[in-house]
Amino acid sequence: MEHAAKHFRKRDAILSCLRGTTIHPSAEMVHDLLQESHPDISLATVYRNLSLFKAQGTIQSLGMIHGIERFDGNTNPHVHFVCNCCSAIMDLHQMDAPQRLCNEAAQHIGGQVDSCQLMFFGTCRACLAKQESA
Amino acid sequence: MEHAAKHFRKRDAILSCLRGTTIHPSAEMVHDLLQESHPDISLATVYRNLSLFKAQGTIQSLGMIHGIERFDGNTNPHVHFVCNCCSAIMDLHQMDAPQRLCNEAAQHIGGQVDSCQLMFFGTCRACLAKQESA
DNA sequence: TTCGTTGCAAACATTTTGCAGTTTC
DNA sequence: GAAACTGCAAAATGTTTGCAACGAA
Repeated sequence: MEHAAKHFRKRDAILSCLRGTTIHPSAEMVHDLLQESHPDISLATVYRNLSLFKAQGTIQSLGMIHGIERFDGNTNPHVHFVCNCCSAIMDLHQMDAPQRLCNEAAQHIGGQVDSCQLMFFGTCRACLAKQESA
Repeated sequence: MEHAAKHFRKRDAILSCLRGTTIHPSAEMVHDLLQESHPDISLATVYRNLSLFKAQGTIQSLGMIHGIERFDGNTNPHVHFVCNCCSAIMDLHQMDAPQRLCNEAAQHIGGQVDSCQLMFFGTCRACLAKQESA
């Protein structure tokens, strides 16, 4: 078995990648991030495994941001900030996730509320700096 | 000029359509909704005008929901509910839009926050009923 | 040998764009 | 007549899928 450990499945690599980053990557970003350790991984494999993890609830999708689906290996509810300029996504752990409002929403809708998402949009510090120096 | 009013531009029709509905339509839904009054309108025109309105701030985009961009003719900040089953989007006017938290978010991020979006996800009443009867 | 996983390429769905014709003023 | 708008078809983009090959047990 000693060389079984050497043959990491690509699936595991994809999950580790997601858990080890806070950039909230897209499928293509995961593919790029894995190029060094798994240069032969295919984009289809990344897509397939991301769908799988999402269906399992192992990871969460942040939805399509600027036309591209982004993922988060951290499934704890938390708030996000999206830079409209560079499409960076950052965590706002300091802010309260309004999960507790789900019941209130369910009453208004008369349906079942499973989750909620609070997202701020704007321009990140790096992009602001770039704009000023331009 | 009395017959100027008769020659609505398709652009105007698209905007009226958005303002006169609460279904938060996609480009294709707008196209469908306009079929009766403007059977010759092309999907490209709908896309082009929706982009324009969005850039002008005349309408707002709710982002891509289940892979399709949805729009709202109501630019007042308000909360939305998305049915994961039928992709319906409903307003939750009764709930407080957390617009006032933008400043707090900006402090944490160190950038500029322009807008925020609070969205609940779940199953709407109609889909729940369908599921029960199935 | 069997079943799940993968790479490749083709298929798909949504959106954008080039261009030529039309409308508006 | 100039400028803006539109329809059509093609292109571009991101994602999914069919299939044959591969790998682990």
